[in-house]
Amino acid sequence: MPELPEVETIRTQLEPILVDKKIIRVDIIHSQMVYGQVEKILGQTITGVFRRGKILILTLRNGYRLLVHLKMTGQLLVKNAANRKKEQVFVTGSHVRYGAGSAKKSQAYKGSILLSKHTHAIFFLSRRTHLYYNDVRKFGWVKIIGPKELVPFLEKLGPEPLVDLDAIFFQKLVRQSKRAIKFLLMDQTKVAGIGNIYANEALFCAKIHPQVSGENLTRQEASRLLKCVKQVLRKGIKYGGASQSDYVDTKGEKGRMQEHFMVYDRERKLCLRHCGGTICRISQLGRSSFFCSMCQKK
DNA sequence: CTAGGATCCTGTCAGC
DNA sequence: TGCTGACAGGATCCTA
Repeated sequence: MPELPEVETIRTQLEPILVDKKIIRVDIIHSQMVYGQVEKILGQTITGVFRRGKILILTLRNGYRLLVHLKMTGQLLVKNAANRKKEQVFVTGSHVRYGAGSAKKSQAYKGSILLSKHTHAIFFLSRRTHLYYNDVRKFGWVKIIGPKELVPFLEKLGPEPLVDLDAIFFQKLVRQSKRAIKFLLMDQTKVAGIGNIYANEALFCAKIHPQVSGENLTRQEASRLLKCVKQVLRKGIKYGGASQSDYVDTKGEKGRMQEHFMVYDRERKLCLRHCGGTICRISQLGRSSFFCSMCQKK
């Protein structure tokens, strides 16, 4: 599930590929996941690739933005067809095609392995660069946002943990809430970009039980937790993200962070701190929490 | 402010 | 082998 490190990995890869490329054509296969007026982005040059929390933002010359949220199983894949003259993308079944001539009749699929039944949109860019948006569970979305249009979710996002989150602010944030600390970490309006995997890893790192109420943390524990949050996020980025479920980078390659999990998905295994404890799994509001029975006491 | 439930969706897996 | 049902999970919306 793409969280901050996964989306950042994708952003880093996309930036040099997409910037200065022009959007020539867009095929929408499943329109339920694409919001906004596709015509507005046609012929536009991509000026930047940014990330805010778990959201990827492409800025365009005309001030429009393309927002992508991958949620659980979303993927963004890039194919450069420059060296493969014969390669063409054909979509089977109904789809809407914007730009580069009129829509042709239903065509046989012949193209790249990246195109699957879970491909919902394809962006055809200049220099034969193709950007695929795939999502098995269809939880994700692509939104085309006007220059002055507000995006509620984006406006409400909390600070970026690796950029503008300091110890004092985090202590206050945590200690004024009665909610379980695990959910404070995952609340995007409090801190942006942390999901289930990194929340579990950060709490293990800080030796804090996921069910502890925020107000019961000492200042020392809170600042230790912040350090751990930064540490596990940086570790995630270093290993190219965690391919726990469907996550792959823009080349279709898996990340390696899952090989370095300390608690996530380690139920009934021994604690890697060799404290003698075993990793437990509980359900918190329908989310799996993993923690060590010995070093994360309530 | 907070908790809890339903919702969206489909691959996977357990059970029969 | 094949069917059925439970389950996972980010964010939103609704109720209490």
